[in-house]
Formats: sequence, structure tokens, C-alpha cells
Amino acid sequence: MANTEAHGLLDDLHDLVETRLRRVDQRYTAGRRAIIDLIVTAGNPVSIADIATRLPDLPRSSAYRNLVDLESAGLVRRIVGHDEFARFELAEDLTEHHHHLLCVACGKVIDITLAAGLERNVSEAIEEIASVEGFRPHGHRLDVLGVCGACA
Amino acid sequence: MANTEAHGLLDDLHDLVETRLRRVDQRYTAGRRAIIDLIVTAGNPVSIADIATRLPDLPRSSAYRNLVDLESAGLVRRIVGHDEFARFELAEDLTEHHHHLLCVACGKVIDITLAAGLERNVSEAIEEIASVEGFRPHGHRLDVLGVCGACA
DNA sequence: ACTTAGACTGAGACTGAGTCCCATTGCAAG
DNA sequence: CTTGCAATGGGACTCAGTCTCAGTCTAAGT
Repeated sequence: MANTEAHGLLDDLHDLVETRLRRVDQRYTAGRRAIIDLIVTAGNPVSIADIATRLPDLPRSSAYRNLVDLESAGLVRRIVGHDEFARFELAEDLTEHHHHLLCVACGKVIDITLAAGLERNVSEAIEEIASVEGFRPHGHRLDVLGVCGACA
Repeated sequence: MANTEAHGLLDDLHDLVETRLRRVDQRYTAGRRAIIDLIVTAGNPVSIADIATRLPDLPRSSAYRNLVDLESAGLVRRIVGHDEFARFELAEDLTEHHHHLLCVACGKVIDITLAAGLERNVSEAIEEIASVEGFRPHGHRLDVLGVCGACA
């Protein structure tokens, strides 16, 4: 993710994605590239409906399959919002650890980050509670439910 | 929710639920009472599958309908775990503010509470960030993803 | 006790996001 | 060029969840 100025960050990201896919004997095809492009340029997590709209030539079955492949390669993360529709964003090791504001009216998702100190306190508290319950935590998600500016 | 010892806390809860339903011209029928009983005695959030198993005589359509009614009366909260199945728990004003450990292997949900001070810090941070984004927060949920003791 | 309004129920039909299947195509290595 | 396997496309399929509608129950009025 770090890099020279010669070609943009986006190209670097594509290179990284390709490497990761190759590692599990998968190819970085046009459809997968288009999905990654869409997710990155959208800024916010994208839904299947977004993909269908913005990539009308990509069949649904291919979109779902590609998303599953990208997810199992650890490149994309599926998030479940307040509505019934799954949304997808880049995995955290391609971006930075962050959380979400979820609009209960329109389903929109906005990325936010917490102050580093607070984030550390939360992680420590989670580790402690989980160990008491015999639970092995992989990560956490903090979702804020509410109404976005456009819907208010 | 507070009360004499004459009849248990559970009876009090039922009284409260009935009052709340009456307030919106709804009745506290046997089916609804059975669902509330199940949710309370289960301790953890229950799925539709749990309800179907434990209340075999309650038709699916009635279970869903009752859950929707109880949810819109603010008595029950729907939570979306890691799997595709919705789960239900008592609304927070009938219990206390808490969060969840979600097992990604079996879908089990375990309730946890954070230290009051930390919880306050998180809430304040959320208020601040949300206001910058023009977002009006109603509440938040912190889910810890991982593997439970039984699945490890 | 009768009536009545409307809340509630049960059973099944229906919806649609997401999955599966399979014949075909594309890519990379020997 | 051929052989193996990843990937595609599109249509059929699954099934959690929703909707419909005719019939039932309950509370309140008379």
C-alpha cells in the first residue's frame, strides 16, 4: 500500500490484489478488477444493487461468485447493515481499522474512525471479557445506528 | 421493572409488556406471551429456528407477525449476527445496555457489558463524530466476532 | 346476554436476495 | 497445440421472510 509516485495508489492496490489472488491460485479477471475499482472509488461500502447498476454487464451470478472469492482471499469484507442487503468494502488490512454510521432510513453506510487511544481501550476490554467467556475474538465492529443528514 | 416480592420479576415484566402493548391498542395474547417467555428464559438472543423448535404449535407466520408487532412496540430488538438468520432479544429499556460476542462458526450470541466508564467514552466519541457528519445517532452496537469455547 | 369493531390467527401462496449447476470459454504451462 | 483448471454466464433453484384472506377471539357498549 505504500509506494512510489510513478503509478497511482490505485495501481498499487490492484497489484497487491493480484498477488494475493495468485497466492491462492486465482486470477485477477476483468470482472474482479471492475468490482475492486468500484468498491475503492465509491468510498463507502457498496451493495449488490450498486454493483448491478454501475456494472450492468456483469451478471449477478458472477458478481456474487467474485465477491465470495475476493472475500475468502481476505481482500473484501461483507458487512450487514440495518436493511436486508449485504454490502461490501475492502478488507481492513487494505485500508485501516474503522467503523460505520448506519442510516436506518435509507441504509447508507458512512465510514468513521475512532481516536487511537479509545480504540485501544475498547480492544483491551474486549480481550478481557472474551477470555472470561472462553471466547477467542478475531475482531470487532462498532456500528452506530441513526439517521443521516439527507434523511433527517 | 422494580417491584414487590409478591410475584416474581418475570410477572412484572409481563405486566410491563402488556401495558406497553395496550398503549398502542394491541393485546398480549398467548403467542406473544410465549415468545417473551422464551426470549427471557433463554438468556441469549433467540433465532426463529429456536422459536420454531421450542414453540412448535406457533405457526411461522404468527411468530414473525408477533415479533414485528413486539418490535414496533419497542419491546423486542432484532439483531443481525454473522449468519443469515435474524435473532431477537428484549429491547434495551427492558434490560440494560449491552453488547455481543458472535461466534462465526455456530452463530451463537453471548451478551456482554462494558465497564461504565469505557461505555461513556465510546458514547461521547460517537456523538462527536456523528455531529461532524451531520448524522443523528439513535444508539450503537458493538459486536465482537470470533469463535466460542464450544467451537474452538 | 347480544352485538359489533377491529385485533388476531393460521395456512398457504408469494417474493426476492442469494446460491447452485453445468455447458462453454479463456488462460497459462509443458 | 493441447491439456488442465480457473472462470464465466444465465437460468433454475432455495428458503428466510412477507403477504393475503377468510375465519376467530376479545373487549367494550347497550
